[in-house]
Amino acid sequence: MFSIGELSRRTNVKVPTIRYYEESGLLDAPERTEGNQRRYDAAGLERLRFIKHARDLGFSIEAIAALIELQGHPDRSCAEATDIASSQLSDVRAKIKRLRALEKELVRISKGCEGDGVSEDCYVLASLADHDLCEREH
Amino acid sequence: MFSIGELSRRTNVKVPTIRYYEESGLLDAPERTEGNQRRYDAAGLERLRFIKHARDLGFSIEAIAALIELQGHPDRSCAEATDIASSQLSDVRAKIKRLRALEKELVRISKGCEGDGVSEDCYVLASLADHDLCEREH
DNA sequence: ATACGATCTCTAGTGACTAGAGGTTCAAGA
DNA sequence: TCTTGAACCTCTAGTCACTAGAGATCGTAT
Repeated sequence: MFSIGELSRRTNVKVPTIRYYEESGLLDAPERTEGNQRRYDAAGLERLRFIKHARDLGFSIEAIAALIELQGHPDRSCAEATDIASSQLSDVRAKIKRLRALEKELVRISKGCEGDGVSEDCYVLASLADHDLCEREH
Repeated sequence: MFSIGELSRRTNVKVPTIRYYEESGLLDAPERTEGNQRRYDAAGLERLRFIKHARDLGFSIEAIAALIELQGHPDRSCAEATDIASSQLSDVRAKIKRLRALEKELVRISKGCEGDGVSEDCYVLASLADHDLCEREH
């Protein structure tokens, strides 16, 4: 049995975040000492590691809740889990695509200006002011 | 002179968002009719287009405020503008890098499971539970 | 017994909006 | 001129996933 601080150290999840996960229903409310402090066991640690890993991969709290729900029913089909994972993958890919377009545009804008002139003639500012200077829609 | 709704239509920025920009100091408070409704002119339109364009490129409200500040002083060096743009570019590139790592990991996890089994044997869930199954840290 | 770091709950703040309530104004048609 | 109804007004609260801080209590080492 260990304290919330110890759990935090072992998972690299901050203490208030752990409490937040409990409040959000991702973590079961753990046992308490007589003085009302949380005491966790191995199951709590494992669960939090699961959550941390999923969060690191960008899954939302809601998606993680669904995955945990599924974990609790080992007999249910895992199609839901693969659905959640592949929808997360699409999200990530869409974000990458969009960011690549932004990167291109930012490179173009930045290259137009040496930064040695005066704001009035700045290509960065001009580009932002005039959408027509863009190569394509974003 | 046109209403906030008209401004919204011309810029594809929603009405509450326009009011939010005004509150945040990005847009000057416009004239009002006797009945207290906002009336914009060409300058307001141009300003909002600038903001919209910068937001589309992912600049924060704060960064945009700095760019607008600079626009108002045509004699000042444009180095600050190029700094803001290049820092935005680094941000975007960092995000892309991270997302690519996530993409790779998600592909790996998803490929391990056909989605036709039962939750107990699901590789997606197993991967999330056990960090050691990951190829590298994220 | 005391000190002091860790823990507790609760409230509020972050960024960039979005939603809704409840009331007022504008402009077009009768 | 009157009426209708869409558009506008302000204000508060909600979103997501935390983070920060206040003020009080607890646990443990000395």
